[in-house]
Amino acid sequence: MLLSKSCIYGMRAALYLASSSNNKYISIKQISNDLDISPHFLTKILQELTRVDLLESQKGPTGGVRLKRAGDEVTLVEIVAAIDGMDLLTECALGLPGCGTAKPCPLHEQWADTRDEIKKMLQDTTLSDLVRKGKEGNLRITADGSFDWLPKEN
Amino acid sequence: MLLSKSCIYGMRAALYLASSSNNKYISIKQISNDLDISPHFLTKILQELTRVDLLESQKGPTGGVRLKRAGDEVTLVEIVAAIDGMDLLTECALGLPGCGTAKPCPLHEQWADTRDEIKKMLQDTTLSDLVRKGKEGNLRITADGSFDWLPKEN
DNA sequence: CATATTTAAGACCATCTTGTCTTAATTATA
DNA sequence: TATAATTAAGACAAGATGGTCTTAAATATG
Ligand code: FES
Ligand code: FES
Repeated sequence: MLLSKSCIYGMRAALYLASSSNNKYISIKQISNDLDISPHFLTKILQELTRVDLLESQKGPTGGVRLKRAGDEVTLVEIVAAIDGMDLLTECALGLPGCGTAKPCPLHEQWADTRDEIKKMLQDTTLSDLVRKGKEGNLRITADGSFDWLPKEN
Repeated sequence: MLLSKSCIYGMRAALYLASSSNNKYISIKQISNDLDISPHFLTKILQELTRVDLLESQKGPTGGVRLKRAGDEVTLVEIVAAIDGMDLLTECALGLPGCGTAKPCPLHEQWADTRDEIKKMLQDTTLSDLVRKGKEGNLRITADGSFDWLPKEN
């Protein structure tokens, strides 16, 4: 798998938050309900994103989480880096230590190119890009397509 | 991680076998020694490659494993498919079921492109390609670079 | 035929990821 | 201030992956 489940959940939650026009706090419970993700598990993941300042949180009633920066300034690679780390984008495809330094492996040339494509894709895509696309095409971020990109004004 | 450890080990062993000019049986013990991989674990992996007819094996003294087809006719994607399956090359980046069919996810466009790059790379690269490159550049397929692409004529 | 060597098969354990649960700390609101 | 709602923190369980070990089956060789 390219990305861990934690990372995928984190991305989907970030998209959810970026789709909220007014940047109010939204409870993790609501997110987990709407995206059909285990609430406790999602809490742990979003705590990590809060720790690295991608989100900010508030406790208590009316509390929740929200993006700390505008959605068009957050790229996917930041979420991947926060949760899965940069290993995918730096390591040897054959698992050998120190990709690129000194002797590379025979796959290095091909993999370095491919890896750059992945990296570029993650670096060039912002949350807002995906939200825009999602709203226009009514695309899904849940298994059953239940999430409908409603502007959340509550 | 892009590929599982099993898959990486299988690839490195396949490269090892493809580097042997005369296509004699080579014992898994020797491979595991030269590539510094746990012999029992490697045995299990190579059994899988034998099961799908990428390798053939013989028991007993002078036995071992060897490529069933010529190295220039075996592409990396076959090894990946045999060990990790095709999930990486068919599934949704956000983990949603049925990528591409019906409603895609917002990442689909970008991911489908990137995924095709990975697929193309794996499909276009043969074991012989990598062996040639490895021999020319004296590249490594072990952590410490101890494997030296000697023609094995024993 | 007896023996040693090798792969085949599968039980078993360790480690990592995923997911659940409990408790504590914080905070809006009546 | 008391209460309820919420995030924070971390223990714990379940499942997947990685890795070890034992036994069986096959086979070359003396
Ligand atoms: S050294 Fe193997 S991919 Fe760079
Ligand atoms: S539907 Fe998500 S990547 Fe294709």
